[in-house]
Amino acid sequence: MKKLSAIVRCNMATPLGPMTLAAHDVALVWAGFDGQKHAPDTNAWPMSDANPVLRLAREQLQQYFASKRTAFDIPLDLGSGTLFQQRVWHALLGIAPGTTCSYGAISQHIGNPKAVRAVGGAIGRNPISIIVPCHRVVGSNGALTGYAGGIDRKIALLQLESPT
Amino acid sequence: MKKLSAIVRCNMATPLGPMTLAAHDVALVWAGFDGQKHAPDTNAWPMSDANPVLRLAREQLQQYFASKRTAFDIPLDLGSGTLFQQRVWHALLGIAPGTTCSYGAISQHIGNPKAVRAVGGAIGRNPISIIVPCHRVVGSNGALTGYAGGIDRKIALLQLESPT
DNA sequence: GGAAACATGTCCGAAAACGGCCACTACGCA
DNA sequence: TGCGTAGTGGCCGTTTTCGGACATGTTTCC
Repeated sequence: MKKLSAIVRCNMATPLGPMTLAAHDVALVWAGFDGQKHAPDTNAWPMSDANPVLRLAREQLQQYFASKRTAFDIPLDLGSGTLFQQRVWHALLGIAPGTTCSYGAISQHIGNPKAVRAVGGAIGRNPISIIVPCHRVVGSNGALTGYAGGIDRKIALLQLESPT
Repeated sequence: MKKLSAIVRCNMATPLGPMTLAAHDVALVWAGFDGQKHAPDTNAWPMSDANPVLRLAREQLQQYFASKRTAFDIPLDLGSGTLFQQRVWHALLGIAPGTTCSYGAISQHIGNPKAVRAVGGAIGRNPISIIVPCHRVVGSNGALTGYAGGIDRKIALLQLESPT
């Protein structure tokens, strides 16, 4: 019987405010801005600076914010969501940096063309901000409809990625 | 063969209405508001001002209503109930003043977790009001579900005990 | 004796409400 | 016409809410 590995967390300062990352021994399970919507009780996880996944994630995120990196290479654990949510989150990983995509396009991509609002709900509960690029999804008319960490951060992230 | 000692009673005025106390020569057997539910025929007991247990109980109750006392030190006779009821009543004595407790918690405490309604029935037949603090038991959602002497008295008692 | 009633709490299913939407329509205005 | 804007209704998964059924020890009422 395999023993369940414990989840640990660490904090991280970013130009957009403090974030919290969390991981178990093989993959990242949470990355979010402190105080954002739909966040789990991060305080329930003990702090640790020894976790290799956390170190990797923090390093790559720092490079990202310094515009020295656009793609990430970190093991992710998206198993916490429902089947539908997991399909949506995986679809997000396919959106290239510097580009955007509409909610409707996602719903078609996962083979559920009419589930547009449901896609919105799933994206809002994305557990791994930035790395799973939920900020790259906008309304079909181009409107930035919402972001769990606040629209301001969504704008900033898109601008950071914009090729100009 | 030991002769059974007779039970005597006395009356007592309180801010919440008149009460009747009853005792034999070594312990209190009844304390209740006049006219409350499940009360025995108190008139069957002769009045007496000479019983030392009654004097003690009346004194401590007066101090309680004057907020000069929270715990009682009076010999109690809870032998009139069934075994189940006695277990419940004894459990009530463990609830600290100023705190509350759910019916479910009591049922677990006495090792009969599913007998929740039965606990309710037993508490309703508590023979020694206030001193056996049946008023400190509330629903698991915090609702004040009932009180043999009327909900109003339950509220008043809890407020009297509230630490603020 | 048997059935019903209680100072409850837990569980499960059904139903309703709620979104980080989108397409369609109906206008008002040049 | 041609274009922008606001209102509307339907779509779908998830979450919340609500209502019943059940378990349990005693007493009470037929």
